[in-house]
Amino acid sequence: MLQIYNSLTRKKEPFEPIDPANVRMYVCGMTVYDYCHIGHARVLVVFDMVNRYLRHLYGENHVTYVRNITDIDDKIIQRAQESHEPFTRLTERFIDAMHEDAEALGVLPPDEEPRATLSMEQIIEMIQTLLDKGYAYTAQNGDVYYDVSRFSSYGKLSGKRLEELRAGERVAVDEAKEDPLDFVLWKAAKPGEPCWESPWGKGRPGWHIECSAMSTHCLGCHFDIHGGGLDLQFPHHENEIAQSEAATGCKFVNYWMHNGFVRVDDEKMSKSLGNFFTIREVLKRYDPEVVRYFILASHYRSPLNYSDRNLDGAKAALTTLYTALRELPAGAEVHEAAEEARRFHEALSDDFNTPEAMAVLFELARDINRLRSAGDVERASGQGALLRHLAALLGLLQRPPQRFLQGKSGESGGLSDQEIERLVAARNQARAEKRWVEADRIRDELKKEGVILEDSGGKTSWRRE
RNA sequence: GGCUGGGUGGCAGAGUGGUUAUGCAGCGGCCUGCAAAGCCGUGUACCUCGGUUCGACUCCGGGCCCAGCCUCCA
Repeated sequence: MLQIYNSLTRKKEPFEPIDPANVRMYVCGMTVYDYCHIGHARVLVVFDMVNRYLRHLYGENHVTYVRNITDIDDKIIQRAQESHEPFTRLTERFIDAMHEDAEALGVLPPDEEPRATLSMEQIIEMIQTLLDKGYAYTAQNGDVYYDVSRFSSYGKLSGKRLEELRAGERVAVDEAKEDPLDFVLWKAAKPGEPCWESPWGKGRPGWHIECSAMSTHCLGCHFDIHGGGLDLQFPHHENEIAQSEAATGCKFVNYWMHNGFVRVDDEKMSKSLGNFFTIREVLKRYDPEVVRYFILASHYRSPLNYSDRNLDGAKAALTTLYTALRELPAGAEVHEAAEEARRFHEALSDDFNTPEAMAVLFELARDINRLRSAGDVERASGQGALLRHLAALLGLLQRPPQRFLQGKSGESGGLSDQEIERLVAARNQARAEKRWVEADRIRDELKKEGVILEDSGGKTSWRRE
């Protein structure tokens, strides 16, 4: 039985889908005004893993995964003005970049990827409903605000009480608001800003309303899982609950999931702090699968500390796994009932405990190596098939081992595969003639070029460092 | 100030009321022409002070420290 830590109740709960034939999950995606950083990579990868596991449990066609794109907001407008281009050109560029990054990280596309600018009808409709029901008001300046005092359970998700929030208020209060905690649903357009027609004049949606409108439109007023980064818990998700439940009159989400932050030097990585690494920057130095491994090697709710040292560790670990899979005959049958499979699923079922699941993968790798040494290639292959089968749920170990171990040909301007093969052949000739000095000279030469040789079982294999 | 979450071996990172996480690095051994890879073995690890208990790193309470949210942020 899958257990999920629910941010709303602050405890692990058994996961019971509303409709097992259609498990529904919505995740807050990117605001596309810049390249994605490693924090975004974490959301993409973590919920991709959740998506994969739900599909494993409920069936490929019985899960609907929606991840939105926020393609209109203040920062987008500001950036577009700075670069003197239409905001849509800016957002298209970064949406393409995001899709490239996601694909590189092995993130499966969501079933639906709604965009704010393409959901105006639903957004305006929801705001109108909130006005009609008395949960919102129009201000003098043409903005429409949500009246927080009308929603009695406001603060439930983030564990805050209205009085505390008011006491802690430390932001210049927009004078148009009746209460500092009220938040904007519709922003009246200033001259020159992108805008849409609405019953309240030209303007654009506030940040929170789009997710309420898009999620309920795609998944219905009540769905199973809503996810996102921990920083969205308040106020974004709190406001989503207030908007959605007030508008639809039904419970919004059963399970709230929040992934922890990525840190650099023990400080949160964020755009506002400027201490972020973009995915594409990191991918210039590390294989995407190494980045994915690094992300899943920590539990999704824990902090994840970004450093070269940790990425190097991830690379070494992944190398160990792929090395175990090297040269195993393919096509062996997977024994789903194996003890390792049971423990692997037990780990993932416990609030997606990927580190513990990964420990099982290493035990399989060791078993493969033992069996191979013992000459039992058949059983080794079986364990290899199981290893790949289980790792697939994490989106790992799906490439031919050689492709991971040997890297891309000509990468970073080193020796080509052909040149390496030629040197290996020359060395093996020398070895056959017991010219050890020459053989070792070639091996050292390759080592300098970042190529490691391994002689075993009468064969020499090589890999790039 | 209010509210969350956390402090595990050299590093990373799970977990458990009493018995090996796992990975990386280190050390010893096997294998190897020598290496590498692999295998076997190996490390006074659980912030602090009390309490509960036959027994706590694991439960409870105080303290210290760290991070996050309370403002845009995945």
